[in-house]
Amino acid sequence: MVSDSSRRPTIYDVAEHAGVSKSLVSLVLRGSPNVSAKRRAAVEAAIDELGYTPSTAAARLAGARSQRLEVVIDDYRNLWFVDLLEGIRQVTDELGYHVGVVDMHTGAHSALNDVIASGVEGVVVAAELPEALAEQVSVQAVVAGNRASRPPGADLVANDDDAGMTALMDHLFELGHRRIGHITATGGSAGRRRAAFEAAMRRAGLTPLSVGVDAETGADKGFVGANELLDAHPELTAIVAENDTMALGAFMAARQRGLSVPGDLSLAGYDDSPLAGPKVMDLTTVDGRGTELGRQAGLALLDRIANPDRPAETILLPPELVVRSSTAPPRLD
Amino acid sequence: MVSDSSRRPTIYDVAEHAGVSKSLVSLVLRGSPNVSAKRRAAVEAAIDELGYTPSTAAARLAGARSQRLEVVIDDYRNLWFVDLLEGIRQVTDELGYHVGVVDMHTGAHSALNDVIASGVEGVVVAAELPEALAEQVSVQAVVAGNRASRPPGADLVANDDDAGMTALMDHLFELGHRRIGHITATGGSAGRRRAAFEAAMRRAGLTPLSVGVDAETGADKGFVGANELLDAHPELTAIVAENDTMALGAFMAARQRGLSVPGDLSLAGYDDSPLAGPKVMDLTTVDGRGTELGRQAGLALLDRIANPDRPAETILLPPELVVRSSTAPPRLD
DNA sequence: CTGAAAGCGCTTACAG
DNA sequence: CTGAAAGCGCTTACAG
Repeated sequence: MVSDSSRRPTIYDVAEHAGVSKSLVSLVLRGSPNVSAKRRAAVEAAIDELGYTPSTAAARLAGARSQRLEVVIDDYRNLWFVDLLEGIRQVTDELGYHVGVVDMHTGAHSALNDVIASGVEGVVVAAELPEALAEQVSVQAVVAGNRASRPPGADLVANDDDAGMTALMDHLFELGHRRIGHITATGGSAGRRRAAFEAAMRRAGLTPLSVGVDAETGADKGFVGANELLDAHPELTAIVAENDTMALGAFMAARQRGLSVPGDLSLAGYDDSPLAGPKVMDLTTVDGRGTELGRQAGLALLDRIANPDRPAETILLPPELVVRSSTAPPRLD
Repeated sequence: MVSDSSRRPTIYDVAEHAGVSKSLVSLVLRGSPNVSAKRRAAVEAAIDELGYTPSTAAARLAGARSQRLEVVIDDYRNLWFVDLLEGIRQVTDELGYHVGVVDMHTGAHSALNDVIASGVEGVVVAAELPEALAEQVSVQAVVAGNRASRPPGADLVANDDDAGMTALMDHLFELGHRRIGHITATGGSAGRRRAAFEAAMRRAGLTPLSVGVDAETGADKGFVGANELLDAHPELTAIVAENDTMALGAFMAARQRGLSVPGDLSLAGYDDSPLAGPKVMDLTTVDGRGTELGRQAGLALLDRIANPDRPAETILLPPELVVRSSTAPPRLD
């Protein structure tokens, strides 16, 4: 129960209430083993009765670790980070860390600095940071995903986008597709996937065809991209989108044009998001293994916090092709 | 530039570097007008050269306000909160507030308490809090959206779900639909919408038909719900989903069954999310006016922080029906 | 406008 | 195990 005193209780109040010293209260709070059971119980009872909660500001100022980590993302709308976050928490929760999320909205420059200044022990950067901002990150950092820039000394934990896109293209080639369009976007991952798409097309003796130069990757951008591709190249038999969300837009564009998927047009995405599942688009895609990525990123960050001078490492996770019903052999003309 | 001294600079260092007192540095930091231009410039130069950033822990302990607000959400996957957040920021950014987001993941009990203990000035609750947790919220609070429980003394800013659903049902009735199914979920908003759906059906002399009792509202749940409805009632001419995301699942279920939208089946959602836009589903839906809701919630919270003893208020925003191509008159049998 | 002083609520050694 | 002491880096009066 919260007491109704006008002043928030402190360890002094708890100590007095429990009949012990302030130091002992601090020891109990910090879970020290050198406290007798009865005294511990007395302190805990006092904490309960007074409704005491420690002042994090005072604790931090006195040198306690904040036990806070932050995941830096571009935009909440891009759900890529959700699995990542879950993976990070899987390895940090049991150590008592609180993991928050900061988005790079307008005014983010100061937002990120605020968060760092507020005393987090480390950040997982799952966003495209402007170079100048990346250089200013003054806490332990791990970059998740392929990014154009990264904080100095940060580890990198990413998917091998090149391998993922190559596997996807091999799948389409094996089905017999040759006339394949790509909807892309700006950013580190998109750039690598586009490069891999183009390389695969060239290896197959084909001319790469990509549209889209926007930073945003919403379904509406996929819709516009697909229409652009199909207007200029009605002969396409397959479209590969930068991610599943854009694939949804492409799906809707195909529908509006009266093209069935996969009968008239095969469609593939990337990420294996919930949208790609059998109960939604049933989309062929590439599983970025976000949860595992998060676990690796979390472990790397914890290790880096414990061992700040360790040289930066790069961990590349092989992604996994997920074949579903949205891709099929092209119709014979 | 960040200096490479082993110790983080403090106001003492800044004061010495600038040749002024520590108090003056504090005044400059806090933007006091009672500082001469030349001294201000000297302090600012020193701050720059030393790479000084204030210790928020020390400032908070000494009594400075944290200037931090948090939006409490259920799950990042439900993008309802994104517009809300934007609206909140529209009214709080200029006052220098940092607005973060906390999700109610596993272990959220302590997560929310951690966040509150860390000194936020107020929270916007956009989540279904367990009763016990809601009672523990010990900072200024505003509830956004219709919720089953709410913190004591909190304002409520919500859509009039009843009016929104009623307008949507009137639209379907006017088109000529009589055999209408509803896909619902648990939670405050869902409950109100379902009640309004059922009331509208009864007023029209019809028997209400609802499926779904899950707390989750993903597209896959909409898929399952639509199949359940159509398996039992193939005669349905329209389906209304709890939200746009579930409507997407229903859309995909219809497609898999060979039902065209809106030819064979009219479909409506709720929220006017990006998925409902003309370049994606082109879905008839109800605009929850999330940004405006956020603005109102932000203003209410700021007012409550300035005036903590003000009695709780309720602000109900009228939602807006958005008619798109997914609803049409039923096919004549 | 300035400077010395007190204090916010903790944690960390340190002597008992 | 305990208790008194110092100090973390600020802000807030307060006397100049």
